[in-house]
Amino acid sequence: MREKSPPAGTPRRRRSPEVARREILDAAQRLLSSGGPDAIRLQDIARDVGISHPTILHHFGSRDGLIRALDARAIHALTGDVERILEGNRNLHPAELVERVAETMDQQGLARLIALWAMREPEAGIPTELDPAALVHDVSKLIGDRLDEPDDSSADRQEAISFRVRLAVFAMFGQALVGDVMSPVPPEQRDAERHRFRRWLAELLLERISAEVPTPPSE
Amino acid sequence: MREKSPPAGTPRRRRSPEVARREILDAAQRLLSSGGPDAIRLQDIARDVGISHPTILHHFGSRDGLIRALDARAIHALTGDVERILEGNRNLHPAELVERVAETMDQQGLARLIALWAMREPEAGIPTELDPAALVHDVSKLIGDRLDEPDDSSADRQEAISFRVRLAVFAMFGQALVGDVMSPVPPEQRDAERHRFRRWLAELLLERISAEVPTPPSE
DNA sequence: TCAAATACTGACATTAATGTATATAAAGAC
DNA sequence: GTCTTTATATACATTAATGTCAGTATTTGA
Repeated sequence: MREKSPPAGTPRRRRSPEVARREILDAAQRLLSSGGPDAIRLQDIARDVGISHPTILHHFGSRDGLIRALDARAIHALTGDVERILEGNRNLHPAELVERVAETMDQQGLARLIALWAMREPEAGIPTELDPAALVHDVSKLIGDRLDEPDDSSADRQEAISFRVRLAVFAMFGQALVGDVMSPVPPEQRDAERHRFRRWLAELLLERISAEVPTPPSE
Repeated sequence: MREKSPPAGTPRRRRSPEVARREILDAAQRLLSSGGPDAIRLQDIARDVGISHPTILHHFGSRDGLIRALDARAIHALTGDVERILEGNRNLHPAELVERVAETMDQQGLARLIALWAMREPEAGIPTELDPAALVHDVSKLIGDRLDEPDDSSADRQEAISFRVRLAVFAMFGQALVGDVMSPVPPEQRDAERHRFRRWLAELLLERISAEVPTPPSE
């Protein structure tokens, strides 16, 4: 059942560095998605790709380098995805946006990767080029621009929009990470339920968005 | 700066098994909260507690046993917390509930623990006695009971309530896990922002809850 | 066709963690 | 006090991962 390592005398396949890196990262990501957070083992990844583990070290320097590359790619994939979707279609209904981004996030295990990255990061150590916060900002701005009253750009209103965007992001992370263990429905209905939830969420987020009034501070 | 291991001749302290287990779990949880997912190292935990690492194995059998105990305690802490809050005060405003639960979740690192547990669990392996889904169900029921029209118990309506509860849960997980890296505000304002977000969320969840009409299925 | 560059391998070194064996000492029971 | 139990310690064994090295083979370009 398990893929054997190739019989000793198999001819080598020599990849371009780019392809090699991609295949290695893909395998690592797959393993991390199926197995838990400790599933990034050089031996296992190497077996999956069909190479020997020192080759991984050759391309990434160290296990740590591999993980950094994995994180960077995940974050770029997510932000890039969102930006591409937004750029490509400025009239996209937010429900579509939620659905597509959520799809990316849990299908390819991006949510796990990014959550693990956030756990490892000791707060200050965020490399400047990886900036998920900017994503929230961009999306908020785009949505703000698209609304009826472009002149109303009070801080309160901006925060209200930003909150909605972040709620969507949090919800997608939450669903991807703990959705299954929190689900009341049996496994075979999970997929349908996930989609229903997302549609419902999109509706909720749109409700009264242009009339949004932030809750009065009560402390 | 770092706590030295006690000079060789220090008199032993003999704890009751319960206390020993608790202190060990506390230390493990602290380490996991500050460090990343790989931060559960017997040596480190032992140093933190002030014991030698075989003592941990004595109490938990193996590293794996320790992790299982940690997960179980985290899940019980969360569900127990919610149940206690709900039982103690049936008139509690949902905003308070959100605030208190969220507090527990990120202060003690419960969100991380539970998310990691969910990642490790290979879908089917959920021990029956650990059932976060039941929590969602209970809370939904309680909230449903508390609403104005106790006779309306259609499936749609139940789902709508359950969705709201899950959205709250997802949002809390999301905020605890990736809230910092997604935050547009500088670190010193994070705390205030977290609270504003939660208040805003509670309001959003309450809005029109008794008039809730689920989105018409569109597929 | 030869040469240079380098992706790749196998065998090994190193390390850092978990786990084991045996001994010691603290606490409670008698 | 003495005995029993067992929480704890020290020293060591084991394992399983990462990392190193020296050599091999494949591709590219002259």
